[in-house]
Amino acid sequence: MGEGSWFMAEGAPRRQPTLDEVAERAGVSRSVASRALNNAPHVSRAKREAVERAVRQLGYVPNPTARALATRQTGAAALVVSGEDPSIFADPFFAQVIVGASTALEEADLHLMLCLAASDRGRKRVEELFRSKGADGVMLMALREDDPLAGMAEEAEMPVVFGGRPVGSAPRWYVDVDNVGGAREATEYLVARGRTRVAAICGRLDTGAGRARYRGYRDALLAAGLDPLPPQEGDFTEPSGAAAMAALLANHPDLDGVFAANDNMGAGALRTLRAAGRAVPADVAVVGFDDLTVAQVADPPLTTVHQPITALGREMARMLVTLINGHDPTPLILPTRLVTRSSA
Amino acid sequence: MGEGSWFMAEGAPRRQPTLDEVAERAGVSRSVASRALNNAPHVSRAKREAVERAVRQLGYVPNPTARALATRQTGAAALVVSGEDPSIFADPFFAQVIVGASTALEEADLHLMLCLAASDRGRKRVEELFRSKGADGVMLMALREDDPLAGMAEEAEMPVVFGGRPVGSAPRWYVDVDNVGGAREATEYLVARGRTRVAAICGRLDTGAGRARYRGYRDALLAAGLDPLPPQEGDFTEPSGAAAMAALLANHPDLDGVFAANDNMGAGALRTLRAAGRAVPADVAVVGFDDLTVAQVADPPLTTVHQPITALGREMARMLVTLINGHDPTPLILPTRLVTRSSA
DNA sequence: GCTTCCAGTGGGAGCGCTCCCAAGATCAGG
DNA sequence: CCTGATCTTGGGAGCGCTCCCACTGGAAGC
Repeated sequence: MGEGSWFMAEGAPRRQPTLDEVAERAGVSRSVASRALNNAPHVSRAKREAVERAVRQLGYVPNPTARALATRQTGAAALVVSGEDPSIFADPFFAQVIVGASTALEEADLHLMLCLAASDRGRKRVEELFRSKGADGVMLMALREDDPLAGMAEEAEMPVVFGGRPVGSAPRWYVDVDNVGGAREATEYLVARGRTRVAAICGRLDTGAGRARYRGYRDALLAAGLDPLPPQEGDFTEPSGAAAMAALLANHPDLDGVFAANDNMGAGALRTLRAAGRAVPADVAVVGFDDLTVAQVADPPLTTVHQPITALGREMARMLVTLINGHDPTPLILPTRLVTRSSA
Repeated sequence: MGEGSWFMAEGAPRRQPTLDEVAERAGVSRSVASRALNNAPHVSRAKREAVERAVRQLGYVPNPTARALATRQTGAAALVVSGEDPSIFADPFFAQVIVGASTALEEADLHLMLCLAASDRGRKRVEELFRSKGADGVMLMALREDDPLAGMAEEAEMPVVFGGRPVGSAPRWYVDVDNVGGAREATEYLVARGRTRVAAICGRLDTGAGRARYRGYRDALLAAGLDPLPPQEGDFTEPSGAAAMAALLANHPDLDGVFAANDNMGAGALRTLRAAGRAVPADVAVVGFDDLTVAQVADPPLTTVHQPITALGREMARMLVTLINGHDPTPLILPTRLVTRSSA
């Protein structure tokens, strides 16, 4: 039970000092104090110092909410991750994006709000965020085809940066990874190693990344004069990769190469292959995508397409900051790079 | 280049409607409109409906900043993750905590602010957050011994909930996992399987979890009349686990069991063991902690101590909400449970 | 019939800050 | 010594909302 309010304050209820009190103590007007604080011009050296002294003595900290109301800037940027259930966020991919975004926002002195738009409730809150301008800008990730978030972003009179390009919409500002190129390179590598019956475990084809990676795989095989197999769809998780591999093995027992659209599914494929007694890479070569920890830990370590995930987050945040500052940045596509380990 | 300001608005510069405009349109006073909006009592049915109609017609959305200023509540809770470099956050553990916290905060209609207090800059911002009451409450995680954040939390006149108990301080409100019990159970299991020379790859001993898990290991061995080995310290990452395992193998070539303080290190140990030609579990049995994806994917799949990570996040958030509402919740310790796979 | 009560209402004073603007101070040039 | 330009200064009007309070009128109680 609460014995009182917050929380049995020992001393006086001690309200935070306000700018007025600072001004009074420094013997200046509130305007001058404000200018001194934001080190704006038109403040004499003497008064500036007086204000600084008063701030120190009073332990004054500006109230961000009041500032936000007056400036009409919240001082926060939101990162919203779409997805029909929150577990999508468990993918370590997002953690790395966050690290990058967080660092960049820190430089611009913006806070990071994280919104998982998984439930209906979550989506509703994101809509409210957009409509009420509850943040200075928004970064949008993991949108699926016909994702309602796309429409909200469209209508919102607010800076919005996309992470990846969702299928079915062409955002004006985005940063993406060269998914097609990466997948193509991975597949070409498989072909170069003499594989001729190469299958794909692709991610959800209603995501931009899923589709682009499948296209890269397909392009590479066609260019090499080989027949692409129909895509075996997973959902980017390890179990789905294992299941897809099992299906593939059943339908195409003679395959000798697999391109998995991410490392989780690649690891799942490895597990199934191991259980099926197929040697990797001797019988079947496997390449993944992402280069997360799981690729290094897998047995055998997974050859994979490295993508600069932290940079993705950082560049999204930087682009957003540019936008917030009223400029018009150009979209960005980050390069990928094949990392060869022992699975192919 | 910015052609104008935000962003070449097609129509009129269209300011957001305010509550006053809603009130005027509905033919009521601002007070009544406000009450209707927050469905407070003392509003006649007719006026309430008039307000709702006006809201709909105008597309009114309340301004959260203004509300925050008036109510002195920000409507946001912060999750602060300490650590000397941001990569600590790449651990999928945190992603799951976030999922849990996010869901619980959503229920209370609070936003989630994420602060990685890795750099000095980051820590400074957290301090400012505390001092300026930039959030209604804070959840603190991954604190190390003598972590400056502990002091800030102490002084802050703000609800603070700890995730785990940092060594060297006894927070009043926390939710933790039964680390000692889990580690004890894991070690007992090893002993029950006939292992007599059991080593520990422990996490950083300046963290609460690292220390508690080592203690559980030690207790179990002592209780069984066996000698604990001196702790081989890692930093919760896969490579550190691999290195620790190598060191262990060099110093105690005859060991037959390993308790790793988390799955990442367990996976690293597995890798080293495999490279050294030791069969798992035949020669050396390995148990991990966490039950993350990596435990399932590892080869062989890792026997590990499951901890309810999402629940941890959720309970932290709930406890924080309770605190914000002026009540005094009791600390919580969540149970763990051994999950046996094939590594032990 | 007269208090008493209370649902319903609107006025107005904040919340703590920014920023425009008018007015005073300072200083140079003529 | 005066004019005008430049630097300083503080007053005051917001930003958009909540909430206290004083006021009304009709229902209830005696």
